[in-house]
Amino acid sequence: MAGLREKQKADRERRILQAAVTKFRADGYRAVRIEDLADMAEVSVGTVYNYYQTKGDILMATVAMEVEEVLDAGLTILTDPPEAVDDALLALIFAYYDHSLEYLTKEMWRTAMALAIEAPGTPNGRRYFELDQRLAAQMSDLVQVLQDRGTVRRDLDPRPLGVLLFNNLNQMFLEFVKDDDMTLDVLRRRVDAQTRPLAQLIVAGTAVH
Amino acid sequence: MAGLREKQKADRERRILQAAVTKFRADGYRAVRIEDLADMAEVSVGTVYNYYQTKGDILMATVAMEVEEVLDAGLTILTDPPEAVDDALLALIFAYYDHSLEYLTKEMWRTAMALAIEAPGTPNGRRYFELDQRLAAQMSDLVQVLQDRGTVRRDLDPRPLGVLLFNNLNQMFLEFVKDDDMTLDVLRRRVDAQTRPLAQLIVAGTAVH
DNA sequence: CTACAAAGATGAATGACTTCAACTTTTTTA
DNA sequence: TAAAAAAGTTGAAGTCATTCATCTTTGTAG
Repeated sequence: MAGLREKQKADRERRILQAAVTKFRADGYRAVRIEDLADMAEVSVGTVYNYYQTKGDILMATVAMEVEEVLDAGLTILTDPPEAVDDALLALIFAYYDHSLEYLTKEMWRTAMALAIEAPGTPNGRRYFELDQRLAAQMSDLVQVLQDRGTVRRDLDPRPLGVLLFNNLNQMFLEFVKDDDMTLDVLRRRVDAQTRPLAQLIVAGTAVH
Repeated sequence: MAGLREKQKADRERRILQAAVTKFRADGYRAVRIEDLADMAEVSVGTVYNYYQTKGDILMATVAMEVEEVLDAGLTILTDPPEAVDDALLALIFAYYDHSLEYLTKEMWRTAMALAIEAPGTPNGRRYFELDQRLAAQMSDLVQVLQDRGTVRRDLDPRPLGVLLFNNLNQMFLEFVKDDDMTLDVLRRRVDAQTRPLAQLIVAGTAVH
């Protein structure tokens, strides 16, 4: 199985992705030509296309790496979330935000989002959508955990509530990546201001009026 | 002022836009080449670029036309909205949806949205964002009208509420254009189901629990 | 070890958007 | 009205993503 050919293939793919992460970050997605990646990865242009179907495909592979990191970070929060409901929700949201710029720049995020909207039926569009869904599901899981603890009202369905929270944090993230001047700190503060009031509405044993 | 040159310029621009609306609808934005538009408008490729900076620019001009129609339709609702709060909100939302496919196809909407996200700092991105804001403002205006009438609770700020409603209808519209198989009717039903419960929460003189 | 088959790498060719230096048409000036 | 200036048009050339026929490398059978 692990013959020479297999090893070489794995190595080439790794080199191409490595080149992409480096060059996209350094020069911007748009400015980087496939030939630049090929040069850095020491393969030909044609070979890049043997491993990735399109330029957007290479970007999406990077997005997938990033989102895996984000999901991992989220899992850590899920295992032992803060006591207070608002703190717990914000802990997860901030974990997402804090791990969102590991491999990707704002420009890369914008391009990936644009790609997913423009061609939702392609493998890439579907892949992005699927990553979104996993994040929304993790948010729902957190709500479930809090409900099991008894800190979130029993009469709420964790799934749509998680989706609502995710839609909001995602929309706010979109505003963030659309504005090159907005800092992570401003993003955090805004979402904080939005989320705490909502959290008050869903805590158990409190009258809502 | 209205010399020969001016007339010719206006006429060329009109012909190019007309060609774009026709061809984009018939063959799809992606499939249409600038040369096709140039041929139909009886100008050269270079001339197309004297009137529009990029291919996306031509699309955005079409989007602007469409949104003007949508805003007009909305204004009609604003002058005499239905009595019930939920009916009034839905009347405006449906007016938007019903006028959204006059000039644009789903593919064209997707492309325009992708463009606006990918390049938010360009004239086109800003233009799209601005159109969005005008729609959100109109939704806020409707809430204001209803509040003035006394059917919406006094203690709510119409502006963020309008933005929330717009964000939701916009998000739902995004889902609609992402799915080529979804009909306008399904979109309407979904938004109806989302909006009526929310409307109940904001009507005046009703206890919320 | 040799020859054949399979897998994969290669880069020149293709196609589409965009640019720009040269050419036309319109307007202004005398 | 004729020349000069200004404005605008033109399409060939440039750039870059993507494809594909050909060549090279690796694996396998005798």
